[in-house]
Amino acid sequence: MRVSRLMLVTLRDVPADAEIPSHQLLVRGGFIRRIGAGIYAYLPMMWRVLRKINAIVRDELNSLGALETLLPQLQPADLWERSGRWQGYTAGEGIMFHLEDRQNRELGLGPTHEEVITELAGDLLRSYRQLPVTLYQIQTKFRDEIRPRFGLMRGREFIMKDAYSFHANQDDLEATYQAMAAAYARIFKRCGLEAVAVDADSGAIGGAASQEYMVTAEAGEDLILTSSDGLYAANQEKATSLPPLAQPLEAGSDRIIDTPDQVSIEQLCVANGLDPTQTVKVLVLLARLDDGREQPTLVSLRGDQVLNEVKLANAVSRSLDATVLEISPISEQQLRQQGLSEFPFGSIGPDLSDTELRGCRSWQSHFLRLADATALDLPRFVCGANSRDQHFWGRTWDAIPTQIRADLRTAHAGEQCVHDPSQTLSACRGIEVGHIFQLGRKYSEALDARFTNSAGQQEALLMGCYGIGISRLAQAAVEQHHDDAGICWPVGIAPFQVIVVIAKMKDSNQVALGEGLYQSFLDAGIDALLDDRDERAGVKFKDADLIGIPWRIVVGRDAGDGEVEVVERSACKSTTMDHQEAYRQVKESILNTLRPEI
RNA sequence: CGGGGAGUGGCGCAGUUUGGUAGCGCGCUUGCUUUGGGAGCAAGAUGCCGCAGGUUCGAAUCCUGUCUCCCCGACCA
Repeated sequence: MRVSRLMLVTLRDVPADAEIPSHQLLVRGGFIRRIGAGIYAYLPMMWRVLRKINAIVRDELNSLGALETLLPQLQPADLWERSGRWQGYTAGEGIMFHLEDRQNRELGLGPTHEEVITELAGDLLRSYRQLPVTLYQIQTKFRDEIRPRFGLMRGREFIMKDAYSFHANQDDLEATYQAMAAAYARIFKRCGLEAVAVDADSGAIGGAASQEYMVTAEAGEDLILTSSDGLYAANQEKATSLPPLAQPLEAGSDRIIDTPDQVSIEQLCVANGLDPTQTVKVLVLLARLDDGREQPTLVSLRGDQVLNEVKLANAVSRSLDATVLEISPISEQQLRQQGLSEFPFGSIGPDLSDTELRGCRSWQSHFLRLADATALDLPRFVCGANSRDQHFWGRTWDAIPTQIRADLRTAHAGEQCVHDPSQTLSACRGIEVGHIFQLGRKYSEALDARFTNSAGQQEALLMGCYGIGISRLAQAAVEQHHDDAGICWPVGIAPFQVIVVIAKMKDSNQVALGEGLYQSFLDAGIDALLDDRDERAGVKFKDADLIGIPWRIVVGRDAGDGEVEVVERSACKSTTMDHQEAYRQVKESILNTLRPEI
């Protein structure tokens, strides 16, 4: 491709709405343009990058025997009602774009495809003899994100590869899951990405085992905790660690103490010479569930610990056998709306009585009581006395209503690892580009997708699902590979692998040599770009740096002697050599990088 | 959803306080000079100042409404 014909429009100024480097560079380099909030056009060079990524993904998945397919984006609501996700995805999170057609039928724009694929599988897969099967598609997904941002990183319309596997037994599911994990590792490597697999929460998709693939980068939206020995890595949403040891509460008479204006753990500890680990704090929250219930919830944590909302939502969902749509602190205004009197906020203990809820309008009339192990393991502690400005010193769990024990605390960097206490956790940020799940029978049971097993019995299909954010991956690659001058595309996904820059178009020697080199690369099957614009050399160099083509060959002053300059973009390393040698070296390097693992 | 900010040529911005009919840099067009790291000079083109109402002799500017976009938050009593 000739740059003069490429519709290359580069920007010198940083676009005002772009915050992070990858977003700025993709816009400046003429890769993407914003059409609306979270909606982007992929310009021709970007589309080349995306197609390269797609090709790698297809290659690896096809080699596993997965079958490519294409499913509808417009999906009937009743399919989602049967899986129980319509409420959660529309009214709850509101993440699904939905609409009514002219017959007043409700439809959703697919944010994911479990429902459709499970329906199909139930129809088509009737016998264990057909299993296992893995289907995948690469397609645009729609999600009405609460807050789209960072360009392609969190868009409302984005390209995703999603795969679904179907199995007759758990061993088979695990085998495919492992094979998929291995394929993912190869995909990210071939895309030139530094990615780490971490234990993850399975979130709204549901299911058991799940791992996320994170591209490490400063701008990442997720916090990852890893052990120094490399044996443990998890998203902070899911991570576990050993909590610091608690200080024993010195023996002494149990009593009520006055604690005026001591409404936070910090104030309480400062005023009474306590360590936070000697206290229990109680959060009063309201959980809204997908079956319409509004469940008042008391959560007890050791005073020094921080609530992990994801763990909490999962624990509440498990305890009540319904999906949590939202959990938030109860406000005084909400209490008034329920016709309840004020709670003793700041002095609440785990034994706050259910009578406090008597006569409420729409809430459940009893508390769901959950406690983190750090709190339950304290033999004696200080907590609120359920009476304003008073705390209980030397409380024990004996006289307190039964608590549901759960891991509810947030793990932090610096804490000891569960698998090996001599290791500590450290933190880094990451961009989630892939996620694999063992779904189990969640969707197949809901949608009645059954097969006949070898014993002649009807059984729900076991499922796995596996996603890669293609467009997000492309931007993550830029986030991981750029410098002050622009993008440094990894060779595997670069829109072009080499750019031949003719420094001065009026010099016929340069033009002839440049054209020859360009043609040679094309003949070798390499994606080459020829900068044939009648621009000053400086402009061409700046543009080449910005758009990040991995190899650049400058045909300039020494063209008369057959000498050219070879520049490796990522290393900013420049060498002058004979043009034939330059061609040979660059070609070899590109072809070797594209087939690394052999 | 709550809070903040912004909509002026393709991009980045000034002008709005104090109303008088629109400007700068980059980009674009033409010409000359330049020619290895975003050139110089000269001459041009490009605006329903987000949209709709209102006030006024007169509105980018004041008032009302509305739409859109960006940022922060969604929270530990």
